[in-house]
Amino acid sequence: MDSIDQRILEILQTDCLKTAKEMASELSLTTTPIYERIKKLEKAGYIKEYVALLDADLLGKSIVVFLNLTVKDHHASKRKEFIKQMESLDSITEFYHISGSYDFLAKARFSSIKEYRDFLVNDVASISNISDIESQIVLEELKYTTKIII
Amino acid sequence: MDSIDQRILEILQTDCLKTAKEMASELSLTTTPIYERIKKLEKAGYIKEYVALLDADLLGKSIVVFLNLTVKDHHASKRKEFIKQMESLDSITEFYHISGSYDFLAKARFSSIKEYRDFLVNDVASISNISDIESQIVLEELKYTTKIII
DNA sequence: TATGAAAGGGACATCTT
DNA sequence: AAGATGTCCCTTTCATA
Repeated sequence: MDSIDQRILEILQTDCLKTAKEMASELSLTTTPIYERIKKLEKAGYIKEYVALLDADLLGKSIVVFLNLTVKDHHASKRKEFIKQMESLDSITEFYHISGSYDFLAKARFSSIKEYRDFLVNDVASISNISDIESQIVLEELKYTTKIII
Repeated sequence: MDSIDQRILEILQTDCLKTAKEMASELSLTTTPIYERIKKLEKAGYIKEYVALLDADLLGKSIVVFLNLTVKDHHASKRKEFIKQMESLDSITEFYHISGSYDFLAKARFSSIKEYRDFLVNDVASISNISDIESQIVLEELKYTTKIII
């Protein structure tokens, strides 16, 4: 993992369809070392996946909600069951165990307030171990990047 | 935007390096319609970017923190200034205007607790319009996907 | 670990139904 | 809107320094 590897990762995080040829020219190398370094980085696990990021608004999935949750029963088995149930919900895109006033933080995405309400009433309400929920509805997304600064 | 387009977007969100040939075989089509549909989806803005997702732990960027913020002065100019300052911080990967007890929610990434402390002491403290901060440190990432279910 | 050349396959354009 | 065909360029590999 030298500075060339870092610059390759930087580029791939911005545009993973950039050709090895273009990268080679940017980094003053030929295609072979670029190609081999990328393969090495993939095998070492640095690159997890190559994905397309979509426009949620155009797809009618504009409602984003963060849910702060506390659980009643912290015992291992109940806890695992709770995590499994939360992870299985398709609306939830991110789920974290956190420090602070709440135990868990979830990010969820919906196409309408009705869908969000149904999620609360049907999906979440059926999970028994929740003691408290505080929702933060996203009014505006001001910054979003998947890029990790190395 | 028919069901074939949806399945193409589904595939691209999982693996955007999949060849048109492979997708054609999965969707019982030939490469031409796949290729043309993808180009159409790109031009229409459904696909924003193609990116590589990296392993933060392997890169030594394991500390993730959510910051809940309230601002003192909500007037337009002060507010814009605040947003601009927050967006400019490289540690902050996501930033939202939210409803609820706090005004804003930021997701930030650090390589160490020291780096996080320096961020609070240097970067955040220099932003004058903040009245309250509550940090939620991520103890475990249980689910993370960029995928939007269509 | 890099360069350069060579083979194989996919992207992309065009034509056809 | 989808199928078929052909060209070009990139990916991938190999020999070599």
